[in-house]
Amino acid sequence: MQDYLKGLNEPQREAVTHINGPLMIVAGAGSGKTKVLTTRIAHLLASGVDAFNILALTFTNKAAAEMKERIEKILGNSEARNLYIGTFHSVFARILRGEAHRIGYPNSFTIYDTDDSRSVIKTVVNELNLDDKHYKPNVVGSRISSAKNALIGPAEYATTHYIQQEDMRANRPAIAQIYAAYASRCFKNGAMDFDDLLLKMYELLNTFPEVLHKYQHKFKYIMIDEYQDTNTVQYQITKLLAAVHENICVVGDDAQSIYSFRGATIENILQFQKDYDDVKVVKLEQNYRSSQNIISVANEVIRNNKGQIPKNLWTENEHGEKIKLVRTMTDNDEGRFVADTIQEQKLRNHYHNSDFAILYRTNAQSRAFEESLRRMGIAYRIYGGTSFYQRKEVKDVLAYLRVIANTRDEEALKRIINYPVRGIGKTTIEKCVIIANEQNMTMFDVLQQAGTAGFKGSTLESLQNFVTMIRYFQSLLAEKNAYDVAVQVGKHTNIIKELFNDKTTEGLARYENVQELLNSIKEWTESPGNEDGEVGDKSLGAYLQQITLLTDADENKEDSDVVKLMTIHAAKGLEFGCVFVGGVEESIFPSGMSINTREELEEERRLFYVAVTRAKQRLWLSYANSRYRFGQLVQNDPSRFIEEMPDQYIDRSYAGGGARNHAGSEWGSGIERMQRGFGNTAASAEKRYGPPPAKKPSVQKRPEYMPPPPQSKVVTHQPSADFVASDTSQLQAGQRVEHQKFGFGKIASIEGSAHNPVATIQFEHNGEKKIMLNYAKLRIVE
DNA sequence: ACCTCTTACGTTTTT
DNA sequence: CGTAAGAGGT
Repeated sequence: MQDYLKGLNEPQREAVTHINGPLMIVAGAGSGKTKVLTTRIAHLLASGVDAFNILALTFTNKAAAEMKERIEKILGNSEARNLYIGTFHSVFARILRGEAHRIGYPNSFTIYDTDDSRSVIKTVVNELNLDDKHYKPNVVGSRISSAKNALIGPAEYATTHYIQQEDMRANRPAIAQIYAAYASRCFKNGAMDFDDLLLKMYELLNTFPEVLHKYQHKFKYIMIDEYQDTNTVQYQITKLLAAVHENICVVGDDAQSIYSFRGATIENILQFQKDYDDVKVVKLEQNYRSSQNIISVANEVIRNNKGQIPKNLWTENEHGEKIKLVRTMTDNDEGRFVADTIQEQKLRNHYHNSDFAILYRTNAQSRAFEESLRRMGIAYRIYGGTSFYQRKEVKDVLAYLRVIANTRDEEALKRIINYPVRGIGKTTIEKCVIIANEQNMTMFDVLQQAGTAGFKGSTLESLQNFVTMIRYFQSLLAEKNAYDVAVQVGKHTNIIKELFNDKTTEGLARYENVQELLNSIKEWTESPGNEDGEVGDKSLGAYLQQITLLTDADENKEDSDVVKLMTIHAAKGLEFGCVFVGGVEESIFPSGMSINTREELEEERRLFYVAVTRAKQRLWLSYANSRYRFGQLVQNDPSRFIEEMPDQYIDRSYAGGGARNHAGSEWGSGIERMQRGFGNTAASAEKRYGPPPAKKPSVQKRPEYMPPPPQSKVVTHQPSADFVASDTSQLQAGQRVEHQKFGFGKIASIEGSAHNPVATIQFEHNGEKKIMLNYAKLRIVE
């Protein structure tokens, strides 16, 4: 038997060794799904399948990168490089780069991110003389997006009865019109939004039999990860691709389907067996990740959902600790509790920062955690905030590159035509847009013929100079790589000099961000393969396309030891030793937006299931009595999901049991006393640590905080095995105590008020420290 | 044309 | 509460 088959359990081996014909792997949380996927690919290769004939689709670049890495490890050679592994979006973008001309797009088409897309919608709404207060870009955009994901084009949208009824009911009858205008504008701009990458791929396969044939025979073996999260377009595409060989292997867990808002339909996995004859089904039910208590709770909660694929997740792991339920007074207390507990766990159980994750339902919840961690001096990183590439100054430079690669990109063109200021004012730009629309030309075409278009004098000169400049940049493309062109842009346009001369803090940060962008382009240019493992394509177009599909969660910068903060969505597929789930409250989790139908609620429950099953050893669920929302203090009940967890697995000692408010308030006030004592307010924290990263972005690509090195080196102390915090209310000078971190010491004096006593302690190895007795955990030795 | 102040609005979740 | 877009002033 081949080496790689060792260490697989029976169902895993069954899945790995099934080569031909449709296969569905129902993989429970933590059941070794990635292991099976990667081993299966290795097995395919060992069985003589050519790497070039294998396609593996994932939802995140991170998952793709991990798979590739693990396959390389198993194979021990560079054959993995020839595999087509990537996200739906990046793989299709790559294919479309070669085929786009067939459907009227330039091969260096632009990819619009959500911001670009919203901006186009806004333009279109205004051009149609509709009220943009009523037709809000976000609302319209998500309608259009759902339509695209369901393979409904503008024409069908306008004629489909129930859709029109919905729009009429919402008093937005013109969405169909906007959709049509938006689609044709994107086309005119030579741009595809995220949904188009799927939609156009489908159109391509559906319209051109020779293209379909080509990829059907190229991808003889197809694997799809997270199949429960596929939407209609993705489903149809993979069905088309797999139609000839039917060597399609889908992996998923219906209990972890959490992307219906993006058009994912759980039906795809539930119905898979009906799509093909002779579907082999393998269930992976043994969990290798979590403790028994965690698995039991997860199973019990998810049981409240109807209509699942029956399965029984089990584990041989130990029972582990009970799940700790935590109630605090406010959201800030919640943050403090978490930061404090992390500190404590690090000391008590020898965890590292990287063993902890703080998960939440909405991004906005990160703030309270962030502040507390910062105060405690705990290094952390937030995943999924505003990405580096969305910063204005970065987008400006990228806009130049976009225009150079694709002059049809009107969004980018409007962004840079008068940046830096070159005397092309608002009126001129509007005139250009109008002419372009009337003559059905691109805006850049208008600029090229500015003279015939009726522009005169200095305006004409400015326009002509602009065109000449862009042309110059384009001419560089022939011999220079993306980095050299970008540098030329920075120099020639004076952008770099301008930012450099801005000596304000923000100006400095902007300058550094642009430098950072240039560095990243350079890095990309010099790296051997891009994210698809594709060798060679180092063109500007390729760079721009992959940049747009990059999320900040993708950079695998695992080197630094930090606590990770992210939404539960972002945490899917990951695992952590210790997990805190914050805001387990009604109207947050489940979200107030998702409690109107059974389907919505069940998805929230699946999300809860995902959150719980991220934890390997320890899990805390916290909820606050009241928290700030829209600047107002609101009160939420504990989440209904808490009631669904059987008592036997739960430790409620932090939730206050009967006297809940009492316990909560004591916690809160104790912490507050501590802060007053240290003068440790947000303001003083800023003095010590600098302003929070959210406010002052520097060169960092995403929020990341490393605490300053300690002023005096602390001699680390291993707490005694029997360490128990003593009652310190009667503590007197001269007594000997043990501190968790500073070790043994002698009380020199006790000061402070009665409710806020401060002890000055002479430690044996760490010198003199002032310790807040209300807070610190001290063991009285004698 | 640019900067500052005010107001309005928003919180699901992401490629 | 915090940000983003509009208004109004210089």
